[in-house]
Amino acid sequence: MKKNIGSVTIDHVATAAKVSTATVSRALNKPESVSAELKEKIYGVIKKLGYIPNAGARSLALKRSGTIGAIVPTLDNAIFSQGLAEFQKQLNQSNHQLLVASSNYDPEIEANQINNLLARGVEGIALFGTSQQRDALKLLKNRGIPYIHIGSLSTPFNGYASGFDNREAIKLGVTHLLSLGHKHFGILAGITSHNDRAKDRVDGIIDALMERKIHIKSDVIVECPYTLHDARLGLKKLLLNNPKITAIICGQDVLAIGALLEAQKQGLKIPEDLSIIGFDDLEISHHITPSLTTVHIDAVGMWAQAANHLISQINGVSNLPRKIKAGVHLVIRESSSIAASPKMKSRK
Amino acid sequence: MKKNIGSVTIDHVATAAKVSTATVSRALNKPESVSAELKEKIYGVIKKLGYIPNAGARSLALKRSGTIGAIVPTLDNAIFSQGLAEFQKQLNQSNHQLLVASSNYDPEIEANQINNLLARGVEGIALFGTSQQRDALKLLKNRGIPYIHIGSLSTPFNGYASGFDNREAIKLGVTHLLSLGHKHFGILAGITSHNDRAKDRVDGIIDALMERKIHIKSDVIVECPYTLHDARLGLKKLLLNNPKITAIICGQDVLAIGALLEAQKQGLKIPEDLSIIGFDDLEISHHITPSLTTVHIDAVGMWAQAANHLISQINGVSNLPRKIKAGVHLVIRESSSIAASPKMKSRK
DNA sequence: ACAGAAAATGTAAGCGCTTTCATTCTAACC
DNA sequence: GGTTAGAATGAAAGCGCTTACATTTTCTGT
Repeated sequence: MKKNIGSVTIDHVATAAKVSTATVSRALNKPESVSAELKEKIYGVIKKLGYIPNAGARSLALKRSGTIGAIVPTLDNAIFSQGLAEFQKQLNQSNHQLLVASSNYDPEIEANQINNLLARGVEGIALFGTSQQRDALKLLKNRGIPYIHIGSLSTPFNGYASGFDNREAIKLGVTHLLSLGHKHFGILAGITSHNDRAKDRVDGIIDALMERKIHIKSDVIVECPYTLHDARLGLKKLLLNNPKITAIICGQDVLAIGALLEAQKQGLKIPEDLSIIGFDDLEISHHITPSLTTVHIDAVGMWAQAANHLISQINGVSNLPRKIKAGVHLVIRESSSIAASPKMKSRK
Repeated sequence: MKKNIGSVTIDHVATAAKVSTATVSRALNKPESVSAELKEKIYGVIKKLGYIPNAGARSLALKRSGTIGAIVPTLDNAIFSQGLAEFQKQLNQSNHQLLVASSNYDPEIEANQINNLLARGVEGIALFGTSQQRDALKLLKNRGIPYIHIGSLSTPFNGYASGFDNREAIKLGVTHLLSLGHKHFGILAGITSHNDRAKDRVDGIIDALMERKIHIKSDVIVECPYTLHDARLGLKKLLLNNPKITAIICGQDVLAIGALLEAQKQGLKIPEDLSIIGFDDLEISHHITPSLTTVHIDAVGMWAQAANHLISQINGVSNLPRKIKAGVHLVIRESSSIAASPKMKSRK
């Protein structure tokens, strides 16, 4: 019963059904051009033999693979995994397959992954952010492979993008904090090197603060990886060096949650002693106590739009929009409130 | 400058370097068999032309793809995304590429994805759990494609597995609760249909309880999807119908966190009023307040072992172990304590 | 300097599929 | 009934790659 690996080919099917391979191929890809009886016989044989067409051979002959690639920094963050799920859903609706790759925030790896996807014959690529290597992007351009940036709008080479302006988006949160009377801020940012979103958010924060003439010293900005553990370390450092801080602005919800948990651990009351705001609006941000004030991003819409745009590109639709703006709005919840007056604060 | 899609082939390289395609191929795959000067020239041309070998054609000729597939229920749960990251890391070390697919807990979709991966020529497949369709598994067997189950040990067809006994594992938690004097339990389980792990855990709980002569009514078991939202709903229902409950056993940490958050929202003190235990030990379980007592699974090791086992299978290593047990142990943290005596409890 | 072995390179077939073109069959028309 | 348009099928080339085998070049030892 054991067959040689991958043994059942279209030839076997053709032979068993006593037809030519052309007819088998047609029965599969253009059923209306094959007589009913033959089709039935062929389908029967296929089922019996367990024939699965070889995708590689197919795309070789077709010069199309029906496959689209996506490269995200990591799978290990709900914001990406959820986005990918939506992306895949959209692609499936137009009969495309998704190939996922992750870059671990490393442009070098990302460039490799682009090559990889290209080698696999993807017809289009979704790239998270805009920090990829220029060469890699140029490669795509030269090959005429459609691609789209996701999550940012400031694209190199005037590329397409489905995203939002991270600088403006985070200002929503900062403005909110300012209007609550906060003057002393701590910033918990993601690692900004090779990460345009993280960088833009920090810039946006500084910008918004500048507009109100609030200058910040570099030691109120701490960068850390997107983990709870690092976020807690970050907050500790922030608070230790800058006791006057009344509000923490975080570059991502994971950081905000970590900060919140650590602050509570230290006996601080949120938001009475310390206001904390996040970015992205993960599921848990809504549920945690106190619930997190954060900037909500319509990630689902963003990925869905990206998928459709990519497919349109592949189909050669012209006059496609350069930038697609995703919905962004501030969600005010419980983790932010009026700035505590210094005397009221009871910090160890 | 724009070239036809995917235009640069080995022929172009060969022509430009004035050698045969065979030499180009060798320069790439068996460099020691090509003279230094030719190699240099060829690499130069490759770089200049931006040649990327077509993976489909390659695996067609080679009858090997260097690719391994993995199917997980969903990307949207840290336990899977982290596992995959580790899996990929291991595969890369032996020069294999990972193809990820998700089934959304649907055996039908899973079977499709298996076909899909097969069509792409994967040389091995990692399957999460053991609830896949028998036919799909039989297909793999017949084709001689190596595969391994992950996360469970009770495999159909005597297949290979890297995992642990979910029934036994969760008993660790139940026993702990029993030893604390708890008598009235609520169970927050995952959806058990098509999910052997969820089912096994429920069975394990019931088992452990039976051993102590504690019989449970069906309405202390609530099944819900692995989201915080559903977990909270679930806990509400549990508490409403069964006011005497002093401990909640959850099938996964996400459920436990949701339950914890909801209980706190209702004014319950954890663990004084209610003990809660989880399963899997996610990062946040350690950080949340109170930190979560849970069953820790060595997911990293489990996936790493699976990767290596799969590669060994592919390499034809014989006498491979049938089951690889992953490390499992109870982590007692703050969310569990002595059962409150009824009178002390102050529930609305 | 030369035979023979070893190393380097080329030729061409074949991997599994699709599709153009040619061929055969069917049915419709006058 | 004889043509012929149209439908159904088949033969074979070609997609980009690897590799067995054939051929050429280079090196050894004497």
